[in-house]
Amino acid sequence: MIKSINNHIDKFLASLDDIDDNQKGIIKNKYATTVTDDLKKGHITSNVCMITASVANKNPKELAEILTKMLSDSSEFKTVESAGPGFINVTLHRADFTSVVNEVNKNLINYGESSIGKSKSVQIEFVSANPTGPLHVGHGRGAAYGDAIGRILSLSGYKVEKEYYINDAGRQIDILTTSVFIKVFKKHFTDFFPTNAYKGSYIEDIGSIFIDKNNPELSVDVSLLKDDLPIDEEKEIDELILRIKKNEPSLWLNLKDFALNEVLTSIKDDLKLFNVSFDQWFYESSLGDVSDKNSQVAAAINTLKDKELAYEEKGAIWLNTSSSGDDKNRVLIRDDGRATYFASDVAYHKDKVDRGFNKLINVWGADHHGYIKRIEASLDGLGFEKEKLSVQLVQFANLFKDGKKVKMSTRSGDFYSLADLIKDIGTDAARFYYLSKQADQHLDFDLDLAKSDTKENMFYYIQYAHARICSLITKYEEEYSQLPESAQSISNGSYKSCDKLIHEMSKYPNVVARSCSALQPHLIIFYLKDFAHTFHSFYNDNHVLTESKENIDSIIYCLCGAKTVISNGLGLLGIKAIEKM
RNA sequence: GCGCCUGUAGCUCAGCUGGAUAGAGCAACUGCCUUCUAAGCAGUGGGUCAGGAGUUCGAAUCUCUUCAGGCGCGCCA
Repeated sequence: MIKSINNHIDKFLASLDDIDDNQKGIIKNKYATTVTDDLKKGHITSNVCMITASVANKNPKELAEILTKMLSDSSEFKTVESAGPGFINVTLHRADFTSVVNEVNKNLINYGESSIGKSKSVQIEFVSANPTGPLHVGHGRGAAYGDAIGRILSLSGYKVEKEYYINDAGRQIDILTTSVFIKVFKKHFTDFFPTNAYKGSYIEDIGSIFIDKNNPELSVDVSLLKDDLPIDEEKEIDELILRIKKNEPSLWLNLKDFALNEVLTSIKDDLKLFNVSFDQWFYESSLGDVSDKNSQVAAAINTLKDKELAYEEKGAIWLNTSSSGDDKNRVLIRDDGRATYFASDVAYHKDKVDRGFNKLINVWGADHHGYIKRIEASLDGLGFEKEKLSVQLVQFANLFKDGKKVKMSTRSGDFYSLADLIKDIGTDAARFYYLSKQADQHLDFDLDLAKSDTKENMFYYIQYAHARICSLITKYEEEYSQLPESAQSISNGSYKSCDKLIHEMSKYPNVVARSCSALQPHLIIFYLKDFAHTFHSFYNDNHVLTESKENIDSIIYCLCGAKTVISNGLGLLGIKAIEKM
C-alpha cells in the first residue's frame, strides 16, 4: 500500500509545475512514506509535503491540503488527513490493513526481505583475530556484529561473503611457536620463560599434544638457545626466535604449523559454538613474502612505487599516506628488508578489490580507527574507489560479573574467553547483549542481568513473548489439529484486539531495511522489545482460547504471524527463538 | 598537541536520512493471578536532551564553540 501511496505522490509532484525537475529529484530522494508510529495517526504517513516545502520554499500545510484531496478522491483509502505541520496520514481499508498478516504467513522466514542490495556483492571481513590464542570476549562483539550484518544484508538482497583474515605470517606467530617450543622442552629449559612469550594454559596444552604425536628431541644443547639472550624484553624474544629457527629449522616449521593449526581449530570451534560462520579463511602467508618478486605483496608495493606514492627514505620504503589526510607517512618495508603488517594489508586489500566485490566492509576494533586513513590512502593509491570500503568500528565491551568488571587478560595469560562466556550465559544471550547497543559505542555487558529472570532482562522478555505464542499455538493444535488458514473476523473487522499487533508487524520490513542501510543490528533488538511489549499487553487483556471459534481461528492465524516476526528478527541476529521457557 | 567517539529521567539505554505532546526498562509508589506461562499487564511521579551561539516553517538530531569523559596517534600487529 505504501507503493500505491507513493504512486499518487509521484503524480502530485508532477502536477506542481512551479518546481523544477532537479528539485523534484531531491524531494523524491528525501521524503519517506512509512507505517505510522501509532495507530492514532492512521496506518501510513508521509512527510512529502514538508520535504517539498523545505526544498521549494512553500507552505507545507497548503501542499498537504492538495495532496489530501488527491488521495481522498482516489477512494483507494478509507480516510486521508493532513495533520500537524504537514503530515499526510492515511487510514487504509480494513482488508488492506490486515493483509500484512497474510503476507507474513505466506512468506514466513522470508518476511522482511527486500531487494535494496540489488544483488550487489559485498564482502564482510571480521573477527580476524591473531591466531595466537583462543578468542576472548573482546572478539565476541565483532563476531556477533559481523555475522549479524551479514544476515541482514543477505535478506536485503546483497550477495554476502564473510571472510576471516588470518595473520599467520608475522612475528606474533613466531612468538607463539617459540612459546610452545619452550613448553615442549620445558625439562631442558627448566624455569626459563621469556617475558614476552605467551603464557596461557593453552600453550602448555598445545605442547603436550605435540609431544604425544611427535615425541620430538632437541638436536642441540639448550644452552645454545637460551644463554646470553639480550636483557631487553623485545630483543630477548626476537633473538630466541632467530636461534631456534637457525638451530632447529625443521622442528621449527613443524611446530609452527602445528601450533597455528591447533589455535585455528580452537578459534573455529569457538566460532561454531557462537553460531558464526565464514565463507573464506584468508591466509596472510598466501600473499607471499616481499623478498619474492612475484609475490602479491611485492606487486602491490611496485604498483605504488610506479605511481610515485611509495618511496625510499632512511633505508626503508614508505607510503605517502599524508597526502590523503593521514598524520604522517607510513613504512611499508623496514630498513632490514622485512615487510610491515601494513604492507601485507595493502596487498590484502588489493586482492579483495581484485576479486571484484561491489562493496567491502571491514569490522575493526575501535582502537584501529587511526588506521582507516592509512588503508584508504593505499586504496586510493592503487586506483580503487575508497568509497567502496566501509570500515565499521566495534568498541570494547566491558563485562561485569557479580557487579565487578571482568578482566580481559592478565599477565599470567589467564583470561575470560569467548568459550567461557558461552558456557556461562549461552550463545544466544551473549549475542543478544553484544548486539544490544550500536557497535561503535562502549558497551557495559552485565552478565548477571543476562542470566536474570526479570523484565529488565530484555532477552528473556522477548523470548518469553515467543514462548507464550508457541504455547497458545500448541494448545490450539491439540484441540483442532490443523492450524487456521485465514483471519476472517480480523479482516472483516468484527475482532479488533489484534490491531496494534498487526500494525507493529507491518513495521518490520522497514526496520530491517533501516538496519541494513545503517549497518545497525541493534535497531532490530529495540523493535523486538517493542513488539514483545505489544504482544504481552494483548495477552493480558485478552483470553484467547475462550473466544468464539471464529475469533480463536483469527487470533491464532495472526499470532502465527507474530511468532514469525519474532523468530525472524532474532534469526537476523543469529539467535534461535525458544518455544518453551 | 592532533584525530575519532560519547554526554538524553536517580541508574541502563532508545529516539529511524531534521518533523507531530522527548520514549522504554530498572529503582519509588498504586492496582491486576479460582481460566491460555505473573520471566507478564495497567497506572502515578520523575527531563534546561551537558552549557552557549547559529542554520529554518521546525533542532535531542545539522554547523560552530565551551566544558566533561573515553579511545587512538610505532620501522607493533
